[in-house]
Amino acid sequence: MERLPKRVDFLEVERKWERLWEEWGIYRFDWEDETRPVYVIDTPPPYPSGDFHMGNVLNWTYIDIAARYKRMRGYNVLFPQGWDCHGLPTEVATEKAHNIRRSDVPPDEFRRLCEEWVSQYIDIMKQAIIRLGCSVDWSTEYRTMDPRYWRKTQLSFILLYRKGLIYRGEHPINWCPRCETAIADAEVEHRTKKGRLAYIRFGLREGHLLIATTRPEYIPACVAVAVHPEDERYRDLIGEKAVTPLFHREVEIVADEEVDPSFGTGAMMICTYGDKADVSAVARLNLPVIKLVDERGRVTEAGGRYAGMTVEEAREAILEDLGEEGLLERVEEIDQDVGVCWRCKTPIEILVKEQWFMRTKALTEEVVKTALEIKWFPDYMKYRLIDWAKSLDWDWVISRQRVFATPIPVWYCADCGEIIVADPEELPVDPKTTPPRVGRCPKCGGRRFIPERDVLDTWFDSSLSCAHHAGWPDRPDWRRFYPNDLHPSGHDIIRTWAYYLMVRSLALFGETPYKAVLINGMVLGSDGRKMSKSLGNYVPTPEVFSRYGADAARQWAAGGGSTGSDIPFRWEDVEYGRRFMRKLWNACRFASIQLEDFNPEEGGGELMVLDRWLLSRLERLTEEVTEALEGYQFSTALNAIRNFTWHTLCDHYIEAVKHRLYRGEKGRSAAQSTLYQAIYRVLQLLAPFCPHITEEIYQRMFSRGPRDSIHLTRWPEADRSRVDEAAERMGDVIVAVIREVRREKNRRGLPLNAELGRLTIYAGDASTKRALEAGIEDLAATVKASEVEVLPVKGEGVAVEGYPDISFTFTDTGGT
RNA sequence: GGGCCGGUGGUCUAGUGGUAUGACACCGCCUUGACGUGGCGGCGGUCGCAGGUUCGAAUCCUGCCCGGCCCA
Repeated sequence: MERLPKRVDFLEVERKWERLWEEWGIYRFDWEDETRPVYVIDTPPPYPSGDFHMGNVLNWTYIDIAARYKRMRGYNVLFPQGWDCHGLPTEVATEKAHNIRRSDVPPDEFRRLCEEWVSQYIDIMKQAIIRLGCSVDWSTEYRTMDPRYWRKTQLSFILLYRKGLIYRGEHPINWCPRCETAIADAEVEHRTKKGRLAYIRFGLREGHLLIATTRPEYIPACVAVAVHPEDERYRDLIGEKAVTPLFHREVEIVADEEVDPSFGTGAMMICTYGDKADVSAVARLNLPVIKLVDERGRVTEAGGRYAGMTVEEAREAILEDLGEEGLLERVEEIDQDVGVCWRCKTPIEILVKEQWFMRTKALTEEVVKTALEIKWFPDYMKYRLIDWAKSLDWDWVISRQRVFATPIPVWYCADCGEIIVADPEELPVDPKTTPPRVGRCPKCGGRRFIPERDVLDTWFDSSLSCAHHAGWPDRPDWRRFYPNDLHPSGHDIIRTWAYYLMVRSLALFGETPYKAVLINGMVLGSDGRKMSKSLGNYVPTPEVFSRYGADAARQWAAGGGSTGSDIPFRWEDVEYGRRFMRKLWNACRFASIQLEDFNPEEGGGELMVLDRWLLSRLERLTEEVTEALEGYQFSTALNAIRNFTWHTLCDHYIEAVKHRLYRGEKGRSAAQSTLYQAIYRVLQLLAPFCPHITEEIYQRMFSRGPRDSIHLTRWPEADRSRVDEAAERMGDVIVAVIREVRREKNRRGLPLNAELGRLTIYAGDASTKRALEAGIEDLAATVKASEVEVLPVKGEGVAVEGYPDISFTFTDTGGT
């Protein structure tokens, strides 16, 4: 037992332990151990932007608390860490940094520049994770841009292709004209924008039909006019022809249940493709397709004299021409919902393109069933996944027209067009630089091949995380670590990461990728809105670390709100975390001084009532914290520990036994023993939340030898047999009376250590009198009464809070 | 339009049947032999609104209002 110094630099302590933990290697996963149960965490591989924001702090604090808790519970914990490197933002940044377009240099040269750019940020992010005190096993570190990782991405592509779950096809897809790539439903955001609803005359055999549309530029791609079958206004026109204005093409007037008669004029044009409703109408009614918009968002030859214009230019030109011909009746302003690219916010178009798809729609039922079987914290978050899976209209488009991503391992025969998918043995492979090993087309014998230039959606990389963590496909025993035990994630990416992991795993392995999902909310700024740089409510993580340190920041994350809910960032919460640490430090310092001559081997002799009271409360606390952590209720657990430490232990217990400790009287060793157990227990329970400060105190007071760590101690089993209800009842009364007497001193303006003369307590009944007398020495000494009398009757004086039948009077000696 | 979440003292937050948890802010007292960038204590809430179930509701049910997120 070493005496704790009065002054402590928390930040210095934190950095010291981060260094030593890594040096000692205490968080290494033991791949060979078959005795302990494993606990595998599906750590998110963050995109290495170089900015480990407070949302990451929240996410990783949850993960690390879970990891440390499970480790103390005796699990062999795998806490891996990787980096999700591929992606469009890196391409854009690299283009900017070198002032080039990606087409200016060969693809593999451009790829090299991207890798260089990403690498510089990985280390910054890694240092932040270490600085937060995360117990990562860094020997597991991986990068999705490394061939040994994307080899696995390609392998899964091949296996799914062979199972018939990946196919190449021509379907309508979401397309970003600025990024010039296909994007999945999950990557489309919706914005409400001011739009214009144009009322346009379509010709009929006699007269005209008025049609309302927000996209008049699609008139050249109009393939039908639809009305509701029950609509009296148009019933007679069904089956007739209408003539498109400006283009003078005849299209059929069809009946369609999906038309809303109350919108516009109740007659709408079906175009290929103005929106998703058009897609389903064309499929339902078996209509032809006119490709009006190209990859760059410009009008094609099908647009006649509007060809070459952007969509917006064509809209203006067509509206103008309609006006000149007297075919534009009126234009109304309306709010409309526009799908935009999640990355650049450009309005998306729906194009028909040959793309690679994964057959995800067929798996929807399995996804729903599995989502209901696994555990979710909080439970209701499962519906984010289920509702999303059910709402998907299209299969997952997995090909992208980019460079910095995993290549699709496919060639096409130049002669017959046969698709040649790579063999697992030739992976990793970039078809753009390497020909297929088969040499000849298996169908026509041709020797010339055209490489697939498209690459895979980056979610196709990261939705393999669970399998990668388990060691698939290289470790023969990878199933021992699969499914992973915990999938921690923000609720904003349930529909992407959690969903894609699930469909991939069900398709590849026939089972769930993870057994439980732990959801964290978003971090809100001081204005109550989601924290973001663009909103100006952003607090950079390094500032929080350098002002208050990691343990205080972790307390904010763990205690800021219930699991899954959004957590507002408040400096006050972080500050409170540090104040608690100082309180804990001082209490432990006090204990370390009082325990210098204490030998835990010898025990503490006979316990007094307040000792038994505290130890009983300690068991209840252990039970409460354990139960909360089993359910990942971090704020419940942390607040229970903090309240116990501050109030039960410091304000009440330590205050009440100081006299025993100071005077070396009867009961000193009992108080020492109790204090020793309580401090040790509190440190253990707090260790997952505040790993640094608990380690520092543990090392000075309890360490059993070199390379010992509080994080390697065994989590205390709550022992119900040590709960002593009689002692709790007696202790509660004693503590309540002490507290009320001290309050009364305060009210009378007396110092807390003012000497009292005679204290008369009216206990109200005989059993309360006996309870108070059981702790009379602690009581009298703590309130500094020279004489105490306890009467078994009700009486006059100051009432004790919580005990309406107890009251007391005392005389002030006037001295201190 | 749909789904989900939330609406608790000035602010944030805990709490799924028994008159409400804690933090911060505010006010007061205290330099007490662990703690003054601290300690102790206090003020402060008809738990969004209206019905209903119940001996009893912040907590369950119904409707409504407001906010947020996601989707169409």
